Amino acid sequence: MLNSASPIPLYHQLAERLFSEIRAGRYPPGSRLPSEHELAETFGLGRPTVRQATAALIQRGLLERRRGSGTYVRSVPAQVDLFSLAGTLMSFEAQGIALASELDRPRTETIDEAGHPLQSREAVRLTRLSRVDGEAVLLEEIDFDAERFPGLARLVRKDRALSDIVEQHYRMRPESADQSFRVVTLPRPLAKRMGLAAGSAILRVDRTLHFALAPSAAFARMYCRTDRFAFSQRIGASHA
Amino acid sequence: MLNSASPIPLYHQLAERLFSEIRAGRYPPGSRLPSEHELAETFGLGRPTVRQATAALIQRGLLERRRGSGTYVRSVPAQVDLFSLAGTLMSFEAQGIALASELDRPRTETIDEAGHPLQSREAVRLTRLSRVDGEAVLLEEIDFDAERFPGLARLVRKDRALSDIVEQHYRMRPESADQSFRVVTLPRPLAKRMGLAAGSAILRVDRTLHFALAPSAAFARMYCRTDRFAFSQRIGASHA
DNA sequence: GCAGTAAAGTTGTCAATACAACTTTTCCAA
DNA sequence: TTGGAAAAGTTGTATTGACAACTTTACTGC
Repeated sequence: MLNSASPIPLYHQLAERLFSEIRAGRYPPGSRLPSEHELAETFGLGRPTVRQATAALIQRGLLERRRGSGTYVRSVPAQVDLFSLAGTLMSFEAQGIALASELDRPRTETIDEAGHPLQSREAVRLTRLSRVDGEAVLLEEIDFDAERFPGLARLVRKDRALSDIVEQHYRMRPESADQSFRVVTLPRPLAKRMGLAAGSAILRVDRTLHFALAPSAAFARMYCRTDRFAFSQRIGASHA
Repeated sequence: MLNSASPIPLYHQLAERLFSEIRAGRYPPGSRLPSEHELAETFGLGRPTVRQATAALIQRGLLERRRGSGTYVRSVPAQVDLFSLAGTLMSFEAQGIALASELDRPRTETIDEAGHPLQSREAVRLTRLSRVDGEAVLLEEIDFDAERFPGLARLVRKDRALSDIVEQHYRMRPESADQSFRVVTLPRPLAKRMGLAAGSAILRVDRTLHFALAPSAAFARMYCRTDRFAFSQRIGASHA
C-alpha cells in the first residue's frame, strides 16, 4: 500500500492516500479519522510521519485537529484557492474537484483596450470556460505577450495547466501579480456562454502577471460565479 | 534564555527569538542561519524542535530552507495589516484619499452562524463603517474569540489600529489569513446603513485570521462596494 | 437517575538517533 | 592551474520513546 522504496516520501504518500479516501467518501465531512497511533500501526509508520501527512491536509484546509479528541474532516464547503497564484487547475485539484475545461482556439490580436497592460501590443488570447458538474463556474480570458511567448498558441492543450507550459517551455514563473476585484454585470455574450441570465452580478478579477525579466507580460480576466463555490485566497502577514 | 517550564512551547519561544533577532538585523536578508544542529546545541534542544521553530517562520515567509546548504533569511517584504481590508486591499482611486471610519460600540455575543470559525463560542464583535467622500464603501464586522482576547471590548479606540492593540496588549500577531470572496445581495439593515438599495449586489470578503498558537481566533466579514472603487492587491508567488 | 471521579483514548510537545540526499568545501592528481 | 573526486556540512525523512494536556467514556457512590 505504501512504498518505502519510492522516492516519494512516505508522509506524502499517506497524505495522498488519505486525500483520495476522503474524496471517495470513506471519511465523510465531520467524521473522525483513525487516531494517529492507529494510522501509524495500520501503515507501519511512526507517529511523527503520520502527523506530517495530516499536517499537509490541514494546510490544505481539508482536516482539522482537536486536541484530546481526534482529527476530523472539515465540513465547511470546499474553498478553492483561486486567487493565490497557484494556477487554476491546481487549485481545483487540491480540493479534489473535477474541473472540465473547454478552451477556445487561441487567437492572436493586437490589444486595444484602455488600461490593459499589453495595450497596443500583440497578444495571444486564450479563452477558457470551466465547468463543475456541467455547470459553468469560471470564465477566463488570458492574454500573453506574443513576443515573450512565441508559439504559445500551438502549445496550449485543454487539460494542461498554463503554468506548466509557461514553466517548462519558456522557463518562466510568475513572481508576483497585481489583481483587482470588482462586482460587474456580465456582458451579454459571456452570460450566454456561461448559461446565466444577462445582467447577472458576477465577480470579475483582473490580474496582471509579472515575470522575472518580463513585468506585465500576461493579463488574465476571470469571471467567477461565487454562488457555487467559495473562491478563496491564503495570505501571509508579510506579503510582496 | 528559553524556559522549558513555561506553558509556551519551546519551538514557539525559539521562533519568537529568531524572529526578533532577524528583525533586529542580527541575521540580515540573504544571510544563513546557524545550522539546525548548531541551533539545537546552542539552545539545548532537539533538532526536530528547531525544525518546528524554523518551519513556523518559513510559513510566515521570513525564512527559506535550501537542502544541503542551509536556512536563509528571505528579503523581507512589507508587513501588511490583516485586520483591515484597507491594509490588504488598496483602492486605485482611493489611494491617498483618507478613509473616514466610524466604529460601533463593541458587542459581546455568542456566535451562531453556520461556517463561522467561532461557531458557538463567545465573541467580541466590532463593526466599522468606512467612507470616502462621505460615501460608504466598506462595512467590516470583526469577531474576536472572547476567551483569547479578554477585555478587548474596553480597549478598542477609533484612532487606534486593531493590530496595535492585539500586538501590544495580547502579544499576538496574526501569522496568516485565508479569505473567500462572494458576490451577495446586501441584507436589508446593512444596506440601509451603507445607504444602498436593498438587494444590491456587493462583494463580501470573509477572512479568517490565524495566530501562532491560536488558529482561527478572529474572523472578519467585509462588505465592499466595488462600483466606485476597485479593490486591488499585489500578491507574491507562493513559497511552498 | 445523577453527579462526580477515575480511566482510557487522543493530540501536543520534545528528545535522541539514524540514514538519505544534496551542497559546499577541500584536496589531490593530472 | 584545473578538473574531479573525496570529505565535510546541511537539510530531508523516518523511527522510537516518553510525558503532558485535553477530551471522552465508563464507572462508582450517592
